[in-house]
Amino acid sequence: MAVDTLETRELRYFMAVAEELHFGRAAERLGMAQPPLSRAIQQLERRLGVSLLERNRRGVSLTGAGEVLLHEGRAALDATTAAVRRTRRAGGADSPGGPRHRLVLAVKAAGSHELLQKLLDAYAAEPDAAEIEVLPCGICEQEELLRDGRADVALMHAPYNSLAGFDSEELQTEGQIAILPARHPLAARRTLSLADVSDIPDLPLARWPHHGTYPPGPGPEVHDQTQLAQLIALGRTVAVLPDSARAWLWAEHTAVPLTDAPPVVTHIAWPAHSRSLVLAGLIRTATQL
Amino acid sequence: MAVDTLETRELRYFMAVAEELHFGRAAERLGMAQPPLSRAIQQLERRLGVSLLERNRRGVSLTGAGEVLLHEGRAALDATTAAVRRTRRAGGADSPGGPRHRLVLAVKAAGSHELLQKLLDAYAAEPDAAEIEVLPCGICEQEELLRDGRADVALMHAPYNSLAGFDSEELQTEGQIAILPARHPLAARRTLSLADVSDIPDLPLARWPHHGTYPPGPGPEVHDQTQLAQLIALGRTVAVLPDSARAWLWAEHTAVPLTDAPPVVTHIAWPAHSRSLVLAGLIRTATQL
DNA sequence: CCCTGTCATACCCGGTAGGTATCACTGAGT
DNA sequence: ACTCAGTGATACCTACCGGGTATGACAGGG
Repeated sequence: MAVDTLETRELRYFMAVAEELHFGRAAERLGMAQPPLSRAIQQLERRLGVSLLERNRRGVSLTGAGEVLLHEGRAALDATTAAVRRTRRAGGADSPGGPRHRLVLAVKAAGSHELLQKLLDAYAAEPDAAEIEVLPCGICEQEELLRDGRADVALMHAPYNSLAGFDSEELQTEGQIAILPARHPLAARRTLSLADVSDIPDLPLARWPHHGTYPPGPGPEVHDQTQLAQLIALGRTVAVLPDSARAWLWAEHTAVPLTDAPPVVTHIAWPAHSRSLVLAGLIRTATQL
Repeated sequence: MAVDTLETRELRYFMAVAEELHFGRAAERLGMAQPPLSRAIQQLERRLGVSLLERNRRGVSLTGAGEVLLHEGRAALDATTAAVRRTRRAGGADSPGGPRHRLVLAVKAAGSHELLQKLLDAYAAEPDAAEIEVLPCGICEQEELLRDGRADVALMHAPYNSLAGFDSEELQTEGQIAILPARHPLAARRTLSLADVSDIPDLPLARWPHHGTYPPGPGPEVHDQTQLAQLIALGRTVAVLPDSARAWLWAEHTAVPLTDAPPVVTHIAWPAHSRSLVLAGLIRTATQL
C-alpha cells in the first residue's frame, strides 16, 4: 500500500482502540480477535511513522498524535459514511424520467413548529419540489446528523446550535421568554431579566443535555418538552425558551418576556460542500419566506 | 466486508474513474490494470446497491448517484488525507518534555503583509508560542489547503474567499482602491465607482484565476501580483484591490479609492472541528490585535 | 467487413487480514 | 515472595481477495 494512505478499515480500528483505550474491548466492539487488531495498529503506526498509543503497563493512553488522529479521524469517518448515505439516497430515488431526489431535513423536535410548517407549505407549492423527509431529533443532534449524512439540511437555533462547519442562511429572530409555574410570585411580573430567573432558590433552572451530557447545576435534567412542561406545571422548575414556545404552553404555565436574554436566531444550515440543485431550491424558498 | 462501509481505496478508484470517465485512463492514473479496476467499481456498486456509472457504448458517464458520490467522496478523501497530514505533523513534533506543535498558516502570497507581520510578532511574544510555518499560496487556495490538511489555519479575504465550512474570526476591514496607470486620465480623479473602472474601453479589468479557472472577460489573465503590477504600469489594465495593496505600488501606478466597492474583510479561519490548544492561542492573539 | 477502441469475463497467483495458541510482563492479593 | 489475573505482543496458519494477464463481447468507423 502507498505509504501515505489511510484505509477506512484502519481508521475504524484505531478509533475503536482510542475510544476504548483497551485492545480487548475494542476488538470485541469490532467483532474480531485482539491479536490482528494489535498488529493492524502497529502497522498503522509504522506506516504513518508516528506513535499513536502509549502502551503502559495496565492499559493504553493516547499520545499527542493519537489525540489529533482521534479528532481528525472522526471527521474523516463521518465524511465517508455521509458519502455512502447520500449516495444511497440519491441512487434509490434515481428513477428514470427525472431524478426524484428526496431531502432529509433535521429539526429539533417541536422546535419552531410554525416556521417549519410555513417552510414545508411554501416549498411544496414550488413547481419542481422534491420530497422532504422531516427527521425530528434531540437538541444539538442536527450537527451530527448533517455531518454523517443522515440528514441533508437542518433547522438550527443559534446560540444553542453551533453553525461551525456549515453553510447557513438566517430565517428568523425571536426573543426569549421565561416559562414559570403560573402560581409562582415571579409569574406576576411584566418582564424579567436572566439574573431574576437563574437564581430562584425554590425554582432551579432546568438542564437540557448538550452533546450528550448535562451541564452541572441544581435543576432537574429533562430531555424532552413534555417532561419540562410537566415539571414547570408542578412548580419544580423554570425554563428559558424562544418566543415560539408560547405555542405549547399549558394552563398552569405563565410566559414572561426576558429583557436581556440573547435573541434566538433560527437558521437553515447544510454541509458547506453541498452542490445539490434540490437543496438550493429549498434554501431559496426558505430565505424568501 | 460490512455492507455499509466504503474503503478509502475504493473511493480513490471511483474518483479516478468519475474524473476520467474512462476505465483505461483511470487505471493508468492509479498505476494498475484496467480489469481489476472495472471489477472493483462493480463490487462497489453492488455493495452500495446503487448504479454509479452509465456504461454507454463508447465511454462512461455519471448517474445522479455517481455525481453525489463524486462530490461527497472528494470531501471524504480530503478529510482522510487531512487526518494523515495533521497526525504526522503532530507526531513529528511530539518530542518528550513538552509537545512542540507546529502550526501551518496559509496566506495569500503578498496579501495583507502588514497584518501578517503584526500577527506573527504578537504571537511570538506569547509565553507558550508554538512555531508557525507560513505557507504562501495562490488566490482561493487557502480553502483547499485547510481542507486537505496541508494547512491548519489561514488568513482569508471575504468576499474573495468563501468561509463556508470553516470557523473564523474577523480581523480587519478595509476599503478597496482602483490601481491605474498614473498617466491614464482617470488617475486624476479623487474617487471612482465600480462602474467607472469596469468599463474603460482601453483599460479592461485584469482577471484573476478563481478556483483554477479565469472568469470570462476581455482583460488580461494574471496570476501573481508582479505580473499585474507590470501590466498596470504598462497602461494595459486596471485592478481593484484592498487598501493594503498601496504597500507595493510602483511609481507608474496611481491608487484611487472606490466609493461603492464592497469592503474586504480579512478573517482568520480554521477547520470547524479543530480542537487544538495551540491553534486556540493563535486565534486569541489574532483577535486581540 | 474488418479493425480499433472500449469495458467485461475468466482464471491464476501472492499478499495479507484474520483466527488460534501462546508468550511476556506487571500489578494485586494473600 | 509467590501466584494469579489481566494486559498487549508474537508466532504461525489459513482463506480470501486484490491484482495481473489473456481474452471475450460489442459497437463504430474507415
